[in-house]
Amino acid sequence: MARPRSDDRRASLLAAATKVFAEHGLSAPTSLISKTAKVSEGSFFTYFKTKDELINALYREIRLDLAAAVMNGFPRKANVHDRLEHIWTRYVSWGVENPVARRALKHISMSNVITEAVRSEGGVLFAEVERLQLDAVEQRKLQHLPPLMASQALKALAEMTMDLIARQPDQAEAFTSAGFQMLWGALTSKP
Amino acid sequence: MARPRSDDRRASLLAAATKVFAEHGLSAPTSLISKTAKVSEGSFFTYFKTKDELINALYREIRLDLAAAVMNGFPRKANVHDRLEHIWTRYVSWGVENPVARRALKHISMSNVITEAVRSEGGVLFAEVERLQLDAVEQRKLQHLPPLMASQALKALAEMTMDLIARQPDQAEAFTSAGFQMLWGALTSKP
Amino acid sequence: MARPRSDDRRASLLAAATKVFAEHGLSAPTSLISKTAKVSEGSFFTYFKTKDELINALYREIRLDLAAAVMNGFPRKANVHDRLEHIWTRYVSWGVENPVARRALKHISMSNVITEAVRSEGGVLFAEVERLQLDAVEQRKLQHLPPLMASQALKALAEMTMDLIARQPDQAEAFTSAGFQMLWGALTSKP
Amino acid sequence: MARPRSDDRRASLLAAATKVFAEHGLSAPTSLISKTAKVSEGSFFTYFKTKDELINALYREIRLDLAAAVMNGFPRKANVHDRLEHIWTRYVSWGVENPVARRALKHISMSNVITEAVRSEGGVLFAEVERLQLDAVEQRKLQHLPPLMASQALKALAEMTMDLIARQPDQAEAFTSAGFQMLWGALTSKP
DNA sequence: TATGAATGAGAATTCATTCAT
DNA sequence: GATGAATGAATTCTCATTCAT
Repeated sequence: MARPRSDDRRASLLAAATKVFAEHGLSAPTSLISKTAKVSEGSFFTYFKTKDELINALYREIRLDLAAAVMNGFPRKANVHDRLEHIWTRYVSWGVENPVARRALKHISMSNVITEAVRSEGGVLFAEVERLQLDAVEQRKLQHLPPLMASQALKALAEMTMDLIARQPDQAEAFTSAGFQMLWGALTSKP
Repeated sequence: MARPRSDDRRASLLAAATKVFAEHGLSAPTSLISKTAKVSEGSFFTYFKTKDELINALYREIRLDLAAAVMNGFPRKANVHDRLEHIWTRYVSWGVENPVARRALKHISMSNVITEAVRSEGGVLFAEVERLQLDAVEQRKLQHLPPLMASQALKALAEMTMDLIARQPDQAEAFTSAGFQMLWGALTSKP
Repeated sequence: MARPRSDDRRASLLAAATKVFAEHGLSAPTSLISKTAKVSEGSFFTYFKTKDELINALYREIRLDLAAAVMNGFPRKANVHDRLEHIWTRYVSWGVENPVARRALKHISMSNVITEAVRSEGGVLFAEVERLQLDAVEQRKLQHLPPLMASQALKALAEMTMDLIARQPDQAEAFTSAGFQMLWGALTSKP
Repeated sequence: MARPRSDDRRASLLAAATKVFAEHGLSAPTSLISKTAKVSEGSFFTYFKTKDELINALYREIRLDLAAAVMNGFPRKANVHDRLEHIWTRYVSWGVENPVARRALKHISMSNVITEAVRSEGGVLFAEVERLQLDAVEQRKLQHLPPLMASQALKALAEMTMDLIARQPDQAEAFTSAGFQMLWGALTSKP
């Protein structure tokens, strides 16, 4: 009797891949992933036609998880500062709580295996920040900066902050608030 | 008396590796590197005992090149703003002019093959910024921030700026100056 | 549920290795072995993790086969002469009938790849002769000789006999009986 | 800086090859031989056109050395027993004093690289024993045994004796004389 | 002639993917 | 569907031999 494809097994493979890619990079063998997931080597390929397909699925999944973590409870009506702070805090927290997923995502992002379709689809998160940038500039709350620059700066400074916290976990709060202060300064200071 | 080992060939292998790693990541085959360098597969191993040794050598080389580009002509006596701006400009320029080396360096930095000895030895560049941070804080030119944070922010914002320039090369100057403005704002704004 | 690992294939690889090593020595490529066994190059390594592991397994196997051939039907209660003759005859017969295995075994014995554990484990065969030597000396049936010497002489003369038979197969019987006569003379003659 | 004369270099290569083959077998790289001989890799091939040629030369050399050691001072007029004993003693002594050469010779003898011409040419040594066997049988000093058998038995028992001495060097004399006693017993005992 | 770099055909493994059970 | 053996192309590295210096 054909057992239904189990969502568990698929999830288990994705979780294993996250761990394995984080540790060994994308060149880690699929057999290590299936072993980590306690699934046979063959089963891997009933859930993902190829290794690349798994990588794309994983990329999607991690980005969705991150977006959910950040946008959940987003105070759409609050002022620029608070909306930005919400995103900042959630983003950094997610990274601190999910270091393995973060590392896996980095590896995937650097590779050539993500199809353009998949890469663009996940922009939800930073799109919100870009919208925010536009609004804010109109309201003279933020400096006038080239488009994309605010969202990219947020990302860059957040990632930097996560890296520092990874090195000194006991300073997490200090880094997080200093980081946001820097971001705010970066976005508001006059030339 | 025998044919001397040629610096050209070695350099040619390093250049080829830069290109190949930038495009395919570190898992690219050594045979592709030797082919790109127009050298036999065997010759690769007369210049580098193992693939890992090549990667370490390449890492060193790129970091040295970057450090030279940035620190050359460093105005040691200038004020904080100008010293920082010097570093910023040189750093971003180097990245814009050497996109391939930059990408290769990223791949190498993310991998596990760099020996700790080699990794630590290259800190020269950002060590300068850290010193600068300390001095400046004392002089109340910069905000008081956790150590490392200034140098890491410089790096993060510079990399972000290079990425944006890579996407829109005609905006290079705008991005560069806006980027520095952001950095300065990040480092000086009051809480 | 998957295709079971086949004893046939394993045996086929061992048989192929015997032939190949006998002819080319241990430096023969594993690809030649898998080809001879009509198995893919990859399959070799599902049965033996490394070439060395195969060599150890083969060594074990041949020694077990030899010991079985020699000790099967051993007349434990017979007198010294008859027990010795039984071993002699069986040993030489085995060698004559298995020239390829004998040659492979020689190559393996001369190499450095046999782990000490494996090497010592196979002493069953000559241990019997050593026991026999001790008993017989006590009974004044054999001369007093340094320990090991009887078993080693048996081995040396038997191998010599096999070599001669290999050169002149039609003289097998003459060589075999002359050989045993020599062995008996060697062990019993007075100084 | 006096360059060594080329006979020296050739000899040095042969000596190095002896050591290297004894330890690693014939598959040892030529580069290891030239390094051991303190000679360049290229020079190897000015003295020996190929690796096989070196092996053949080495085989010849060791056999000549052995024959000289054994036949030097051979008491051509003495009786069978004494002539045999002379050969026995010299042969065993040579093996004990030249364990490395002996081991190299074993490796070479087992391989397929010795050309038939070279292999046959070295029979000098055992030819003498074969002649001795014939004479002695006529004189009813030795048993009638198939031709070759006496010389091969000498060789087999001598090699066995050398192996035992290698394991317990302090028993060298005991082994040597017990070994000869065995040989004499083997050749003279009645059926 | 001596040197050791250059070469390229292997060598032992590995690994994504397929397929028999 | 699940399993893990089977496959063979690809990978890193070695080595006998050649050749430029």
